[in-house]
Amino acid sequence: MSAPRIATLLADPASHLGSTVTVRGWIRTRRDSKAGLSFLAVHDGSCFDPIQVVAPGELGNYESEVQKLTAGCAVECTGTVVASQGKGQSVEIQASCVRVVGWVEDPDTYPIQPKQHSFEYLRAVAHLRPRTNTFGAVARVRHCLAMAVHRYFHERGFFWVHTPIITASDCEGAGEMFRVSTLDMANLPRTSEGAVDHAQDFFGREAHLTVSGQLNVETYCMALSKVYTFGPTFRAENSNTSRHLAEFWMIEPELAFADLAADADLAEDFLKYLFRALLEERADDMRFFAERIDKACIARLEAFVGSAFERMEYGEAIRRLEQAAAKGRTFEFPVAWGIDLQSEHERCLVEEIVGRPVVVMNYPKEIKAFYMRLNDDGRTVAAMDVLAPGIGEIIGGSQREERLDVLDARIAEMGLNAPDYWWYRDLRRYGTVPHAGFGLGFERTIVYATGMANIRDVIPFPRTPGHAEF
RNA sequence: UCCCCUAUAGCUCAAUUGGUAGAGCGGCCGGCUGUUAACCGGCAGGUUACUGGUUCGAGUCCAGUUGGGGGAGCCA
Repeated sequence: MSAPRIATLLADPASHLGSTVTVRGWIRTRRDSKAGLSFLAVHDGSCFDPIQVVAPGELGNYESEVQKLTAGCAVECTGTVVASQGKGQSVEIQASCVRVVGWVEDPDTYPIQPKQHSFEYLRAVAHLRPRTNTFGAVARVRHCLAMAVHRYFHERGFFWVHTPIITASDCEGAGEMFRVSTLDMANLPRTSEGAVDHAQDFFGREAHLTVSGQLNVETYCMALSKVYTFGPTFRAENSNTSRHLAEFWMIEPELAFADLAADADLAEDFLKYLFRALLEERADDMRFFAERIDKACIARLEAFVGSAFERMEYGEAIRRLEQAAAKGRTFEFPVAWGIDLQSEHERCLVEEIVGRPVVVMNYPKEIKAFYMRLNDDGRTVAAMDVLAPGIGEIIGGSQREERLDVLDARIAEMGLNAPDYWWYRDLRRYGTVPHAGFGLGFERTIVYATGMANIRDVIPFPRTPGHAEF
């Protein structure tokens, strides 16, 4: 007797016919037949579908237990795999034993009912929401994409680098940071000038949660050539939108001996690989998203993997937007060379002007970070954003400034303190090479792929301003 | 942080110009059926988020508080 996961059973039902198996999982629904049997939909999370267990009235605990099963009860069912007499499933389990492993103590108030709940409500029961169709599917899709990320890089000779979660350098510059401290907040040590004495803190200096692993991963790029990070990232910004989290996961590859064009090629190839893997490996869950969440999601992914990304200079993007404005397209923020593209501009460009993913390249240096490589025109940097229909910016990347004198000039120009960047500058002093990389928000990728409307519903336990329960 | 919307049964939602708080699902009881988020009948389930105000009378109008959502900015 074997105890296969339901996914294993349903992947090849024919080969299990006639064999005795045990399935373990949770009851989704129970339907009784007074003819003397009950139908149990048992789900173990291994795939989208539950399996139907037919519990005959002859079972010793039929009246005492089987007929009292409600949604959420944990059971262990042993029986024979048989072809189903009913419609809706090819096989089912004719049970010889249904053992109740865990009861639902109060079925009347069990939060997850076999019906449609609002996502807002399910966020309030985040510990139980993975038992629903939607959140089970999201969890499997998330896993599938995470594994595809590692597989993609591994197969191409990239090494996964575990950049630190806690950083004592304040030079990442990507956003507001969470402080990490063991000081007694009710009794802070002070310097003679009255300032908080961080020398007495755990690290002997101020420390924060990372906002990006990029600067750290560049050091390993200058030794291992092809590297990437994939881990949690933290932003203490008071962002209250369906696209922002205070804790999210980010993927940041870094490629040595590479320019911006190679970076854009990598971004395109990588995203297509992820979505191809998803379409192949989680067809069951994607079918559900297409049915219940976002009708267009499968077609969108198929179009995404099937069409070449448009590549467009920033200056060209501005010209195209200005043309649209001249034809009557109105923008809340006026378009002119030098502006950073607003959400409305990105949407117009991708959805109305081009109609497929666009890589916008070479932005004005004033609106981009200090580490991006200065172009020969002296006024743009080798930065790129990948914009996708329906979501906007999904990837931000750049070729990094590898020339020490130019980097120092940029650091000074932006009012930053060069000594703070001493180890980052060392990379330019010792065997510097052109290199490039990008950052991909993992949750935004899942949002894009599934059509889920809110980023808080594609991470198990979302952290947003004012919310860190669970 | 700013703007807008919103809060009614365990859940999803109704409730006319301010006039007796309802339904579906879920639960419980019964019926029926190899059923498919089954179906039929019955029962239980409410301080209408909170605080105050207007009114003969407030779920409904007003103010504040709290929670939730959407949009903007910031960004991934």
